[in-house]
Amino acid sequence: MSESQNDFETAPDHFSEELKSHHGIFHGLKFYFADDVNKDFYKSVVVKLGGAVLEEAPKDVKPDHYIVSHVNTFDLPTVDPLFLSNSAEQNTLLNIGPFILPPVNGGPQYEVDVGESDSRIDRRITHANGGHDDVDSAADVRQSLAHHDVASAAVAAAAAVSLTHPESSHARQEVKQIGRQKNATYGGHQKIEDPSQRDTTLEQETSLIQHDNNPGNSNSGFAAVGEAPKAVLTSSSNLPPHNKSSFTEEEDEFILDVVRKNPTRRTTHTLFDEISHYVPNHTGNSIRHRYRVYLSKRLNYVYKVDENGKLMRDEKGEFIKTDILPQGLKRKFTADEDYQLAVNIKKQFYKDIYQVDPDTGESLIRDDDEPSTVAKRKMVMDPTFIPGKEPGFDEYSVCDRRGPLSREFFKTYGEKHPSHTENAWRDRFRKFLLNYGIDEYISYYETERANNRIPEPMKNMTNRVKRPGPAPGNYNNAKKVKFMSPTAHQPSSASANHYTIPQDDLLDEETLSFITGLKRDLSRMESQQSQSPDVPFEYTQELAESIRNNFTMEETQFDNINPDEIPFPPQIATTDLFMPEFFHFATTREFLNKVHEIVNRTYHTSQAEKLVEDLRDECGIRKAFSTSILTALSGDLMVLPRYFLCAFRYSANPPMNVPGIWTKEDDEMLKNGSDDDMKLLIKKHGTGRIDMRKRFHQNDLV
DNA sequence: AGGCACACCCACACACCAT
DNA sequence: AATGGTGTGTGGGTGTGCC
Repeated sequence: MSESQNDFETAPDHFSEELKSHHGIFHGLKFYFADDVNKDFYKSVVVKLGGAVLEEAPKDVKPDHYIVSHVNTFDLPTVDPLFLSNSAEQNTLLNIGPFILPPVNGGPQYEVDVGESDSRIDRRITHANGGHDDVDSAADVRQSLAHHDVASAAVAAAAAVSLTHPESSHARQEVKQIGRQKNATYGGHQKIEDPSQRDTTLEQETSLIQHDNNPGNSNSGFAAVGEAPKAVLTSSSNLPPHNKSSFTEEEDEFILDVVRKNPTRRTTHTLFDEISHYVPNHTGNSIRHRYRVYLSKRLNYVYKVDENGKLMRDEKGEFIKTDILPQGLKRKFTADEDYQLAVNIKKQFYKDIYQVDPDTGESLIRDDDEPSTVAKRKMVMDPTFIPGKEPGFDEYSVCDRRGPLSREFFKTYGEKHPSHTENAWRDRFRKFLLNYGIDEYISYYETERANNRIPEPMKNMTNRVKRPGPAPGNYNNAKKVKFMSPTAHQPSSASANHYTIPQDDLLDEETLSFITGLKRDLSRMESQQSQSPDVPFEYTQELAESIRNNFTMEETQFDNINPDEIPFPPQIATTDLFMPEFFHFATTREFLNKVHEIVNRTYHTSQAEKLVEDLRDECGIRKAFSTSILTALSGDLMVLPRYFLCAFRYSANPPMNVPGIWTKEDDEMLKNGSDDDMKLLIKKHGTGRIDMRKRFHQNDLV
């Protein structure tokens, strides 16, 4: 690693200073221009506005060094040229975040899964009795002011890009407010504490953040490890993988940065397993241990997330630092919760059997009850019971009474007590309360309270057979994902994991900006050549037909691949390319039928975004993926099914040697290739498609 | 000889499904 | 429809052995 800490520490401040002193807006930034952009134009823009041009592609991540391209093929910080043109237009350095492109080869995405259930809806829990348990389970997450000044060096590299303004008083104000609020209403969160600083004042907290020059904004806007760090960390260590290798400062900071951006997953194993894909020479097990034992002490802050675990931004679009840790993905049951559950279930049984409200003693039977209510009642009530003769709730014993407990009960209970999900409440009842005994636990709890002791939650009631295979929570990452591999990655072991499948399209911001850019470029093309209808997405039937018809190669072979011979899900269908919905298809054919249906709909030029959304919502194709495919197809929608057929069939993304599907190499040949190269291209794609592609190149759409 | 890297453990929260 | 069966990864660790 060639960067010194100084580079990182001074970069943002120095940058904003320069801004103020009327230097060009790009002062201090260096750009390398990939072949897919109009180099001359953008170079002059950058130079005019104070930036520098890199003649050689950067080898690894450096602060303020960017590749300018439409596609991130280098796995280094890559910015869409729109960032330059838009900034130049407004003569303001725009927030670079939304313009940073994700790597085309993808990588695991790091946003917390929202989950199919509302498993993490706001879980404010009102500890009526101030639960004795887990109060300070964050005790090991202590903050050390002494370490604080180090806390940003390599993070800048990990975060890859930062054009934020750490001196932003807004950001500070925000943090200050949060601190106040949380101090007032403490619940469901853990505060990061320094044992030596337990009485940290607000002023101190604020200044802590103030001095932190770790950029608040980062590579991509999704709670991500991001792409850039790959490069940082690849080059940071050259030890053979079979040796134990020590953690470098970069690796440590990278891990911390990822944890800060995924605070709800800080105790999981999968987060560290995923990190291990980016950190050579270390396994998920070891990274997790490293974090738990050494790094958690200098976490200092995390980025604020919403109730779904998604990173929040302030009004400037920057991540919000906070020293309040959000809760994790699962919550322990407290004694109070167990007791309340027991009492409420007992009440339900009482209501059922006597049809009397245990609190008021009023009858639940009404004259105008619906027939269904009457029928339901007959199922649960004691037929021999004489109204008025029922025992008081206190004397009532559940004994061996067991249900039926309507599904409704746990549904409403879960809604009323969102500290756990409906499923979790039901499971707690089944596995713990029933085994312990409802009356028994109530009695235990009340006795403890009466004697001024603190009751404990139920435990050790599960006796399920040990499952075969390795114990859960072992992330011995023996076969590590090949680093920087240009080929499609293997489905990760985590793909079956419920929590790690990102539920939402995490690349929204980047993709959106890409598509917006695409749209803008398209409309520009339209206005320039309004007579010519052959812009992408208005790749008219006629043109597309003629291209396909005058084709020299036997093209039908690619469309005639039998989808029934491709097992579903296909090998290369990984969760970073596809949403969970994709995996709900039963067969490859079913998926392709849907794709066919969508591409045969009519989309107007302005509806590129709609198309991409439809592909996501109905086929489960991630926006970033379909956008990159459409680019590879020069917008010829009709080739989309072929893309999937070939990609799935040959386990290659993009599939090679398929007419109509442009690879990086093809584009390179088209631009700089020899005559022989052109012949190859003509053979592969045909002249019509080549003309189309050239137009794409001219318009910087590739 | 002990500190660090890495493996491994397991109760259980939360989930989904078949019947 | 209520219930039992059971998959899965979290959360909080401990065990092991290399350097």
